[in-house]
Amino acid sequence: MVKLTTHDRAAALAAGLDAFWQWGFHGTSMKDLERATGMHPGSIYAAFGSKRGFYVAALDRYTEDVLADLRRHASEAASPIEGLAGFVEAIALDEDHSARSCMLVKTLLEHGEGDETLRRSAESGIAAIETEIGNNLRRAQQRGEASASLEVEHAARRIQLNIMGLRSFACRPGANESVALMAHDIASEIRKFGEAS
Amino acid sequence: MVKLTTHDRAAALAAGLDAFWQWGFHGTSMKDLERATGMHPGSIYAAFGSKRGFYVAALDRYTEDVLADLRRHASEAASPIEGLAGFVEAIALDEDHSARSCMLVKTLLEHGEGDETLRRSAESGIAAIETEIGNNLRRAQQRGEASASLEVEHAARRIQLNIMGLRSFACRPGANESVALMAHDIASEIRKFGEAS
DNA sequence: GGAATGCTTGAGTGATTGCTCAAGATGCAA
DNA sequence: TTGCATCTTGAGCAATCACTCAAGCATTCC
Repeated sequence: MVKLTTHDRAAALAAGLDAFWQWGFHGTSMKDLERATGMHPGSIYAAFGSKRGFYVAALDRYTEDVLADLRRHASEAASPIEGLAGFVEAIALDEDHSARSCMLVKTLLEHGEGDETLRRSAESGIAAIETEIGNNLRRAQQRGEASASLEVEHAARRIQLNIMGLRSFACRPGANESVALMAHDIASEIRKFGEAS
Repeated sequence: MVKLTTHDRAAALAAGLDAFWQWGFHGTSMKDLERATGMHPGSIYAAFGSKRGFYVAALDRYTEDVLADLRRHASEAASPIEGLAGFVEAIALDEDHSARSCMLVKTLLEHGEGDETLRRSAESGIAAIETEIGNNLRRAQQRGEASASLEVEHAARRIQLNIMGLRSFACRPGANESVALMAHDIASEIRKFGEAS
């Protein structure tokens, strides 16, 4: 792997992620990536090895962004449960990306069968997010905010399923209004975890 | 559009749908479709006009299959609510397709930006299914199974979001066990609509 | 039997795909 | 300034893409 001196690797990843996010892996050509990043094919291959390598790097970056966002909400909110609820509600408010699906789900669906590398990459990202959601629920239990009898892993999975559905739902043309309602519903369900103490 | 005499159009659609379902629109080449259908390129173009035309026809067929499945569950179950709950639980039991996402969501995500034709095609399918779910809820209200104060459209949307999430969740490698649990959870939530009368 | 009709066939179209690599540009040390 | 090492460049590679169409074939009419 070659160090990017003139071209900033982080900027290239952000631009590549944006392109892949819009058009998917197969729908994005190297020409598209050249345009998006401003890099020449040789530089892209020097930095990322292959189109797939670029995709995996961009996907990893996406996962880190989501995790950072989740942690930020958790640390800024009044409580862990409120942090999770706020994270979900923020999905509908993010004007730039509210009409975009979860990039990890997009990867999983595009490569349903086939491409084991990309599927595993997506799965590990999803698992990381699920773990982080679970950590928040456990913290809520420790603070007495959530019931000690709450099955954390089950609940975390249920929340993530809701988020997956919400972000997919948000891709429907003209769904903006109802996405906000659905996000509110899901946030309410999360808050219920904090009532049954 | 040309009538298929020697090749059966329905069989071709089923084979094409299967291919697109596995590899997506961009991931499936005409060569793949030739192999899958046993047809030659000329025949495919005579029957469906273009690769995109084939995809749209296959997607429409998928929507009809889902609607038929939904109606079958509704007619065979003891009540409308039970029909919906059974429909969701059946997703986890269908061994052939349980690890496959909803084809409509897959279409929506693959063509997030761009290809307006395919997005509209997917959206109309999703809307049709949502309407059918809503019809079941209304029938439940008429029978006194569900509360008259239930906001049918909102609830239908919520159920569909759950199904979208469930089917996406099911694509995760090795998720079989937890998919059944999640399906049961969602079915329970649907049954709650039938308790608050 | 022969002409007409229309489906089937698959080699071939130009464009585009992911990717390479020799040549040129650049930065740095002596 | 010179010499060396590294990075950047983009024309061009073989392979594949979606798609076409003239020729071959089977069936159906008179």
